[in-house]
Amino acid sequence: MRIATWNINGVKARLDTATNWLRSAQPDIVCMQETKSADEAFPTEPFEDLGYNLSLHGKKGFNGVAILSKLPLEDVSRGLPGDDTDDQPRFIEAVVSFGDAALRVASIYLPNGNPVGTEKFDYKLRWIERLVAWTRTRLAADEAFLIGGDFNIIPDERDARFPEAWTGDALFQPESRHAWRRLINLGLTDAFRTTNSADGHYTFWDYQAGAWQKNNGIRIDHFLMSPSAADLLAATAIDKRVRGWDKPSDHVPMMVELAA
DNA sequence: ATGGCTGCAGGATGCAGA
Repeated sequence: MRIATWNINGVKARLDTATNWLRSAQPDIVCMQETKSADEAFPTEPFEDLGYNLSLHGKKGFNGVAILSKLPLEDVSRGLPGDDTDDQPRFIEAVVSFGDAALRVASIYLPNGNPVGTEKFDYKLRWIERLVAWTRTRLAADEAFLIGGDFNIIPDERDARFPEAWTGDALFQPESRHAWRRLINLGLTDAFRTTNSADGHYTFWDYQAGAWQKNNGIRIDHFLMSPSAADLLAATAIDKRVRGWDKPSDHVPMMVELAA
């Protein structure tokens, strides 16, 4: 079972790129972020034509998450619990059955948080606290799950080409990195780091200032896996080809391969 | 550079992103 996470930066602007990539990589499940589309305006047909079921949680203009799956999506739930006043669509979860097991899949778009010292950074930290609470609940239920998404967190120096350039940024703040470690210390596994401990592996390159050409990238798109999901992990991959295609997103897909 | 692109809403530019 191949599961991908990809911030596509606008589903309508990315239709050709996205369908080309799906045909090429053949993931079974895709956690998608920054769809920037109301659910009723989401172009579902091109994805359904490729064999995917879709569960959507979006809004006109900003944010928006989705799960695409060749297997049926059950128990779909939208929104991260813990704040009824939060109307930003950044979280959707569903359960898929495979073999004789069930796997819960969450697609998240964690708040960016810039600039530091503003309400936006506070919102990021509060959102992470809600994700910690959700994770505790799911771990207590002792089920296999994974969280795929744009975490907007650079975990450590290996994950940026120029770490010093990010010291004042919400993505690399001590509070952001500490929150990441809290998730890890609850018992979650950073899928990529179980298979590769080297620096120089990135999932995002800014559109500006020739970041892609200079390989000025950061690793901010991740899969965190519960213990029983991590037991199934066979391989990971970052498909950086896609950043060099026409009309690319500024993020590329990250994938995990699970032994079914 | 002083955020140098890009997508979106809307129908001009301003906002958001990271």
